[in-house]
Amino acid sequence: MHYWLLKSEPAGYSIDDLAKHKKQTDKWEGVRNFQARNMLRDDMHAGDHAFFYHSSCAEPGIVGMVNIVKAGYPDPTQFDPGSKYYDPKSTDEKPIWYTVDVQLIKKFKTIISLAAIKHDPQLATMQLVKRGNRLSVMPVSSIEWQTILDMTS
DNA sequence: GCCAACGTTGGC
DNA sequence: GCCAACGTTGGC
Repeated sequence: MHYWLLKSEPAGYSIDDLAKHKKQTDKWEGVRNFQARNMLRDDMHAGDHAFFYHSSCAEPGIVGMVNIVKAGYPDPTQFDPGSKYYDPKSTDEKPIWYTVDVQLIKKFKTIISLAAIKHDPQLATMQLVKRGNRLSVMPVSSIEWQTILDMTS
């Protein structure tokens, strides 16, 4: 089992949007960065868990956790000319972008803020707090995962 | 392959 | 709105 962190801007798609979705399950669509794509396509497996992170908002931080219920498959939005994620270079034979299906496990009662994560020396190893990081998908170690879970109680 | 220009991300 | 740190694009 591997652990991940998935970023989303809550103004566009928040944990509450996922919670309202049927079976609290939805595609994690729209990732258009090759490094993040490679992780979605190659490294994320059904049964892996991920933190749901809110970025570009008043209080950035981890707001809950999800289960990866379906491993990487071609992101349908790349084929949809009406989608803002449409990519004319992509074909059925050679899709460029991938998505996974996630199901909400839990929304945390309180946010684990980015400030709190930065404040904890045990979490200094997280890619999230490393200089220059901008990926919307990143791995989380099992120690980091447990440390953050301990902060939710 | 190099590199400048430009676009994006995301915290502050 | 600012700005650092990338990633992408395209001319050469």
